[in-house]
Order: sequence, then C-alpha cells, then structure tokens
Amino acid sequence: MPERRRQPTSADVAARAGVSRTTVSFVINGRSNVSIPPQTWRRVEQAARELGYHPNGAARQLAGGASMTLGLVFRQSAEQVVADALLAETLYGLAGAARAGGFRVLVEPLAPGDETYADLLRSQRTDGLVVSGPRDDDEDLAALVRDGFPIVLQGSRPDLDAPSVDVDNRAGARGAVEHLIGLGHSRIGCITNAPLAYTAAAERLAGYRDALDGAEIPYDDRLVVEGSFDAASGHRAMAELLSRADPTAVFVASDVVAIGALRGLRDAGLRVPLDVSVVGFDDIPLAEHLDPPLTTVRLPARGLGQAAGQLLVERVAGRPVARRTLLPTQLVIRDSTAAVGARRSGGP
Amino acid sequence: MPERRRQPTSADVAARAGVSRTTVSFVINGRSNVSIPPQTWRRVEQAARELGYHPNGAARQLAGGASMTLGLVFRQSAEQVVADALLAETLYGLAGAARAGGFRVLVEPLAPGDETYADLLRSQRTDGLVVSGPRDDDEDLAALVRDGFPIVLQGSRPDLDAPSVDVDNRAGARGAVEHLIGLGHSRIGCITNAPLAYTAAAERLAGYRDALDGAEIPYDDRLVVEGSFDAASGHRAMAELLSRADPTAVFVASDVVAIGALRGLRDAGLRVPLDVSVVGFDDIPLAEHLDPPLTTVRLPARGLGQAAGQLLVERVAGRPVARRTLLPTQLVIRDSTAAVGARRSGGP
DNA sequence: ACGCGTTACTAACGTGAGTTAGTCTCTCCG
DNA sequence: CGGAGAGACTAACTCACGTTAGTAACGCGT
Repeated sequence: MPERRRQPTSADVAARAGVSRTTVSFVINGRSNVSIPPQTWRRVEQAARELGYHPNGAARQLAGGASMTLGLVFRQSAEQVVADALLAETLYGLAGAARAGGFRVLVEPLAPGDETYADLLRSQRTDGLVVSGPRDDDEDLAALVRDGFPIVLQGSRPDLDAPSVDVDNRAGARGAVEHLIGLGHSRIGCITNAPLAYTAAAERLAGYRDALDGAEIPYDDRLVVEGSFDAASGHRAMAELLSRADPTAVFVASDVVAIGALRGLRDAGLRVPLDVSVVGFDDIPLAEHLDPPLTTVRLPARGLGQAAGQLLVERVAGRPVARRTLLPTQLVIRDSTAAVGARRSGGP
Repeated sequence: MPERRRQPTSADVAARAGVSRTTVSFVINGRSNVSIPPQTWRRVEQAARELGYHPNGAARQLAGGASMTLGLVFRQSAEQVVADALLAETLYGLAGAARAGGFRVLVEPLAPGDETYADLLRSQRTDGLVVSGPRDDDEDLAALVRDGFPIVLQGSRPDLDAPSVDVDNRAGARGAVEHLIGLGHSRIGCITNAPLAYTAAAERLAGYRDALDGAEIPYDDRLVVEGSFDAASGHRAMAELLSRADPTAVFVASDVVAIGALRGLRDAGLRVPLDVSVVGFDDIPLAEHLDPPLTTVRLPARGLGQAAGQLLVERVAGRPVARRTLLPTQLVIRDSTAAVGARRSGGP
C-alpha cells in the first residue's frame, strides 16, 4: 500500500511558479479585477497542474466563510425511509440542483431519538439544510429557523417561518377519487399511506373527503382505515376494511401500501378491477408492472428534490424565496380501475 | 426573517470564562493530559453553553487534518440508482457505521460523464470514499487508489489494490438455481439483472452455470437473456426468452426485473408457478407481496452499507483491513416456485 | 526632472481552531 | 532558605487559504 504524500499547497505552487501565494490564489480563483499577464497566468496554471494541486477545502471554507455544502436530513424513521421507493429519485433531484449551484450534499439520516442535526448548521459544516418530513414537536428545528438559518422544509410545518416544498397531496387525492366517482363508484374505501399525524396522510385523506363532498356522497368512517408506510400495513388494512364494509373501489394513498392491499383483495377472492377498483398514489416505477397495472397518482419525485435544492441555494445566497411551493400531481390511469358493477361477485 | 448573528468562537467563550483560548480548547476536547481543576472546567463548560458555542468545523478540520466525513459515490447511472430499491437501506447502513466512528456522509451521485469526484479526496473534504459500482475503465479511481487514499469498493474491481465489499452473488445465484433443479426443473431460463459488463451480473450468471454444471445439465445460451435494471427490461427479456425457448422455470437475477418478467409471463398466458417457476434476487420489500409472493435470494442490504462503512473507518484510521469481504445471501422460498410439471398448459 | 498613472505584483492580516513549549505561582523537602 | 517539582495555566505557532492595502517599476506627458 503506497504511502500517501502530503498534498501540495498553494505555497508549493507559488514557489514552483516563482510568484507569491497571493498571485496563485488570484489565478486559481480566476480573479479578473487584478491584472496578471497571460504569461504569468499560464506559468501558475502549469505549476499547479504539474504538482497536482487541489485547494484545501477546509482552508477555503474557513477563509471564505462558506462550506458550499447542503445538508439533507431525514426526520422519518429508518423504516419509513426505506419504504420510500422514491427516495433515490428525490436525492438525485436535490444533488442535481446543489451541484448546479456549486454545492455538495451531506446526508443525515436520523436515528430515532437523535436530535443532533442542529450541529450541522451551527458548526458551519453545511450552509443550509433541507429537512425532509419535519416533525411537529421538533424544537431544535424551530430554534434553527428562529435563528435565521437557511432551511427548506420538504413536507409541511405551517407554524414555522421557513420555505417549504411539497406535492399537492390534497388535489392529487381528490383527482384520484373523482376518477373513481366518475366510473360510477360511491362506496369508496380509503386506506391512508400513514398515520394521520403525518401531514401528508392527513392531506390525502382531506382530498378524498373533498371528492366525496363534491359528489355529495356522505362520508362514512367505516370506509377509512389507516395504513402505515409498508405493504404489510396495506395488507392488514384491506382485511380490516373488507371486514367492516363492502366497497366497490378503494383509494390507497401510497403505491407501496396498495401492493399490500391488492394482496388483501386476492386473499378475499376479489378481483381487480372486476370486483373492486383500486387507485394508488406515488406512481412508483413498479406500479405499471403490477397485476393489474396500477392506476395511480404520479408525483414528481425528482422535481421535488430539485425544487428543494434550488430554493435552498437561493436562500443560502440570501435571496428571498417563495414561502410555499406545491408541485402538481398527475393521474395515471391504468388497469386497476373500471366502471362499477362491471362484474360483482356475489357477496353474502 | 431574523438576522443571523455571528456564531460565537472559542475566543468568546474564553473571554466569558476568564481563561485563555487554549484552556477552552482543552475543555472542549476533553484533553486529560493537562490538569485543569474541576472548578475551571465547569466555568468553561457553562460559558460555552450560555453562548451556544459550537466549534467551527472548517477550522477544526484545518487544524486537525481530518474532515471526519466519508464520501459515498455512485458510479451507476441515475436510472440504475433509482431502480435500486435497496439503496436507502444501504445508505442507512453506511451512515450508521460512519456515525459510530464519528463521521458524516457526503453523497456524490455522478451524472454520466462526470468524473470529478477525485476532487473530494484531493481537496480533503472527505477522509475516505466508498465507491459503489466501480467501472472498469475508471482511470481516476485507479489513480486515487495508487496514491494511497482510503477507498472501499462496493462491487468488484479485482485489478485494484483496494478493499471491497460485496454480496456473494455467485453463491446466491447458484443456490437459487439449485432450488429449481431440486424441484425437478431442467429447462431453466436466466434473465440477468444487467448487461454482463457489470460484474454483479456476470457473477450471478456464473452462479447459474455452476448450478447447471453441478447437475450436469448442459448450458444452452438460448435460455439466457439480458435484463437491464428495470422492470421494463424484464418484460422485454421474458418475451424474448419465451419466443426462443420453452423453459419450465426462470431465474431472474433481480426482483425488480423479475416483476417485469412476471408480467411477461402473464401476457403469454402462463401461470406462475403452475406453468413456470420464477426465482428472483435481492428480496426487495415488495417481493413477498407480489402475486404470487416471490421466491428470491435475500441480500443483506443494510449489512452491505454497514460493512463498507466500518471498513472505511478502519482504513481511514490507518488500520489494515480485509481485502475482500463477501456477505452471504439467503434463499427465501415463497410461492413462485413449484415442482416441475405441476400443471403444464398445452403448448403448440 | 517631476508627477501621475498603470501594470504587476506581494506583505501581511484574517479565518477559528489544535498544540507545543513554555511561564508563573505555590508548595514541600532537604 | 534555596531549589525542585507539581499544578494551572497561556503565548505563540500551525493549518492553508482569501483578501486588502500597498509598493516597486515603468512609461509618458510636460
């Protein structure tokens, strides 16, 4: 294993080029307000190349006051994050936006009970934070926002004075349920994507109610069951739902949960969409390959990360940004939904 | 929007506690080789608390020479990473190991054609790198390893003198195919998880051949089709496979691809496992909820990230580490596989 | 010959820490 | 009473860079 040599510093480059460190700094950073003849400029560049010089990040950051790093913190539990099939997509969007602004991305997946991410900002290792899935009781977060740190929320926390980015959950859910209503369904179940303490879950449920209200279908809480992030919860929820009601269609507020729900339907001998129609939410990459291909609400995962990143970059630069950004969703109709009564199996 | 105050420095703390900066540094870092009376110690701690002091990361890093940051770079294309359902899990494992060693994690998803991650190490923004999916032609990577930087590969690149972590793809695949053979199958197809230029794909195919060889079943390349990361490729591959052979079982070297393959089977009117058995690879969270629940090879995703993280932490500390770590897989038998001839639909 | 303005630089300071090599008290012992 | 040693610190140097203010050399016009 080769011994690692000391990295060359700007002083080394200066010595080799026969100029001062200051001049090297000017060349490296392309300072054009000072005049440096092309010849000298090239000499410095060449010396840097020959030595394999890379400016030390820490020193740069210390002198310049900016770390050029964005932090991404997950406030969700590990299980939730893992179940989030679109995380990678979102991360890519964020990283893309960060890079476009010259930033890198530091991730901080928080173990439950671990609240120490404030340190990321206070120690100035990051210039700003995207906080995904902010919790209502996160006092650290509130303090950070109060102190004026650049923070962008991915999710919602209306009590905080920080810009936030989210998908228009409510409108998306409403559209999905309206699609079912348009097919003639009126006994429409709902399985949430998560406990209602999560704002996204509450919003999607609100969209479901909006659609019902719009069609003057009375809300019946026996038709609503809570799911919880993963497919297993969808499986349980569907069993529960079938045991206490007799829906002709079900809106499942998450594709992953919907996969479990589909399984619950199979277990009960019900066919999709013949006996029961199903609409999901998220449009995960696998949705179109399920049996049947799932009608669902597409959510711009990459756009979400990208928007968060762009907003944060602006915010770090001190420019004002929109308080709340809602990204539109899009209903994708596949084969898991059909007109009511297409063929109902004889119930008891 | 509140104005951000200047962060307090160790000099501020020193002034408030009525001691020198040196003493503050000793207290903050718990230096026990110098003697500081408990009373002074407490005075410093209190001053720090009152001011909300957080040591500046950049300065620390500059003085101490270590960034306490690990880099995770994805060499795969964005599409591949997004299709990787286990990425979040792996990331969590890595982050956990990093944190245990006092490190943070910087992610660097490389856009195609973007080769600039070497800078992360050379600028000393990270102390070490985990490179996921190293490419054979990555000259930057080779140079970095030659220069003695701490790098751990996730995947395989035998020509480089760097520790690597991977799943035992070959043994896992072999086990999966042996399971099929045990059920009496002999016309066993194989759909790869990726083009064979990817070592993981080649290894899984090798495992398939191992199993065939072990049972003295001749290898027939009409039974082998290349998949490419996503479900759509599995769909296409299965159509291709069915058009040129007549397998009673198929080993699909990725669950995501297998989902597309299952769809291809449905399209052809074939039932799983009655007409064709299917084994996947990866055991993504959704595998057990598919129709039918997928028999597959479980891969320790979190363990993979964790192992990579631990190795890198050791490596950064200058301790010697194992050259190659292979993590075992485990066959999970569900309902997509059955004995041959359970019920064959009449072919042409 | 003098002043003025460029051009082409550089000395020196600031950034916020960690660390080494002291310094200045106090004992306590001979 | 003098010196040694311990206890409790701190001055000053380092880390590698960005930046401001300033200087030396040179040309050019008068």
